[in-house]
Amino acid sequence: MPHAPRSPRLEFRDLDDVAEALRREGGRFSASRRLVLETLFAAEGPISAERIAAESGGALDASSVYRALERLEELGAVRHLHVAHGPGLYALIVAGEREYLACERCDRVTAVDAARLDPVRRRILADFGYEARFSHFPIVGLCEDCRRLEESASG
Amino acid sequence: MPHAPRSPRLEFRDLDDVAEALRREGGRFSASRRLVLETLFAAEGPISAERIAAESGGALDASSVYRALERLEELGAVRHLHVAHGPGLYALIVAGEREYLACERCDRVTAVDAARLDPVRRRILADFGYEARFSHFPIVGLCEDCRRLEESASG
DNA sequence: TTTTTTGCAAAACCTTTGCAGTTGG
DNA sequence: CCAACTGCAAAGGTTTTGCAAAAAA
Repeated sequence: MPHAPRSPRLEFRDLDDVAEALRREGGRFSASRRLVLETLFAAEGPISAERIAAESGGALDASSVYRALERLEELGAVRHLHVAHGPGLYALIVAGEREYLACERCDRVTAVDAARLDPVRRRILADFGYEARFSHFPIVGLCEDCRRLEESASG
Repeated sequence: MPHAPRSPRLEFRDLDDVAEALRREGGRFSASRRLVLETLFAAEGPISAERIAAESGGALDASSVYRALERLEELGAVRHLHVAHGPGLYALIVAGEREYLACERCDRVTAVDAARLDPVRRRILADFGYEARFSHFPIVGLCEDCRRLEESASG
């Protein structure tokens, strides 16, 4: 289950912002955490813990990355989602609620503002009684490109 | 990625139906496969390989169950889906295309005819260009019961 | 008898955990 | 200095794989 941040908060703008929040809660802004955060700030989209460790050139052990990410998730600075069979993918919470769509052919992950999925959510709620959340487990299917390829290839 | 059945086919009605198809393709209707199938026919909903093995009272090794399920999936008699962090869940393909919704609080899995999700699918296609499939990775959220509990508790 | 299938053990993959040593404040 | 954090190694849960023995056709 996704970790809920301890208290609702606005997004973090930069490293210092996170550092401060970390210290305010009795945590430490260690070199490791700085590295993890820098990698996340630099990333294009959600990335795996393994990749963060690799990006550090051996400076970080995977277990430390997982622990750092866990802490940052509690802080409300990071979230993770699960795509298909691969490892979990982590991302900074940059601007408001995000939800995701993932292509099961090319592994592309598309992030969208949660509000844009409200019509979908309403339909699901009305028809099935479920309140859908696509932030931790994305909508899975074929992205536009892969769908076109499929169509032109086989039907 | 989901295994596509070798050839499009109608559903299987009973064990003999599957047995015949299995033999037609040079396979064997072994005692193990019979057991796996009986368990699936008896199951209420999608179940894990581990559970199938357990249900056999030690007659089946988990690895054999996985191999049997893989074969049955190629045949088009079985499919599997992934729910949250748990093990994969396997189900007979009984009557037409099925897609799923899963509750992330109580782990309930709701199966519905794929056609009932077409409005949702259309909306997603129109808004995001994705052709969504909920057969292998379900819609995740709060089921009706859990949503009510949530509402009466904290909101 | 021939080919497929099985059980067992081992490995792979992602993630968590225990512990002793290190570091941040 | 002391609590928080880290690396390492080991273990956890799920699934896959190699191989020799067993079973189906």
